[in-house]
Amino acid sequence: MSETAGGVRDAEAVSRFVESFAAQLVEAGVPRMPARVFAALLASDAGALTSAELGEQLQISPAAVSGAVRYLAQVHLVSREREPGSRRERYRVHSDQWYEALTNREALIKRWEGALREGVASLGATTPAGRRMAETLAFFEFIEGEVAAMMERWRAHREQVFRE
Amino acid sequence: MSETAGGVRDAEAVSRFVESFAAQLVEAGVPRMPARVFAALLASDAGALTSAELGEQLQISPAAVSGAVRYLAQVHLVSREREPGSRRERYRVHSDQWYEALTNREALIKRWEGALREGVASLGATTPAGRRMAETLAFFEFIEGEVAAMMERWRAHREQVFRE
DNA sequence: TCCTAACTTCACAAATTTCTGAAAGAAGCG
DNA sequence: CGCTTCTTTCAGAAATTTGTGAAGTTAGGA
Repeated sequence: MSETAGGVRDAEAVSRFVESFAAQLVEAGVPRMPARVFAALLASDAGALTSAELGEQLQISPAAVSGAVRYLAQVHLVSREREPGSRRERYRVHSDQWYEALTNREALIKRWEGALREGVASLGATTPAGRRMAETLAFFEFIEGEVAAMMERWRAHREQVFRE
Repeated sequence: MSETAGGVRDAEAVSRFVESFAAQLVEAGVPRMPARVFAALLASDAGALTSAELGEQLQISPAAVSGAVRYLAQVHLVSREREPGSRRERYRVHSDQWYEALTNREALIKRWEGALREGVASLGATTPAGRRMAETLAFFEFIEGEVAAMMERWRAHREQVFRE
């Protein structure tokens, strides 16, 4: 009955992984549909699926696929490619997009920093609250620099382990 | 009219900061009330407020304060202390709780890793999808170690800058 | 140029989440 | 030991979010 060996993908095993990984992402704050779509792409052999394939596998409408993909593209977790000679589109995960996405959280942090800077300015850098905000700001600034360096180290580490 | 100097806190300036910082947190996925409560604590001189103070400043019910604080305590962004000789509770931000909170995301990542490991096992480590998941897993394992080291460096850096 | 396949947008129904008032539950203090 | 003050829990109203079907848009192929 089970058919995991021999190159035949076990659809049920795939689905189990997709739903369980998606559930974890949901718990981390990712909306349900984007999470499921992302997990499905991650578990696909080609690392890419068409809209129709996603709709069928996840039992969701084309509209839902569209919305999910828009979300994922915005946070840089998938890219879209046009299949040449067809108006079919395929959505792809690059294995290096995870870290790009992480890095892209920088934009968010930058806005936090902006709000904190204004707070420090308007409450006064010498007040207790101002000092607390200044320290928080310093923390984010520090993190920002460290993350870039960390990604550099990851690339090196990966090179070594995966020999790509 | 404006009274920012001279030690008198400008309630309006505080409120402006609180709402604008909270808005950024909301955009990052934090529920509204926890975001506002956290921002209010951050902007308070003592770094701590009672339930009543929070309710008044933010114009929300005791129930809302309670819910928000439960959320924040769960993700380790605030701690609660009993005011001795009173049944009043105070909620506090430690400036070092930010990074503790960040570090606590590890628990989340651990669960991601679990799901990925199962995925690799059930799809087979030699399939293309399995290999992609294995690499993703490796990335998270790498990050996990790095973050710990990064926090160590932050503590050192902070020591140097803030001389505490 | 028109037809058609594919994706996107839109309006709405359904489900979920959020916040409130009210009641219940702790815990100091007399 | 009961009163009083503060916090939490609960049920429900209101608002928001989510996903769908259907119409609209775009672009390849004849």
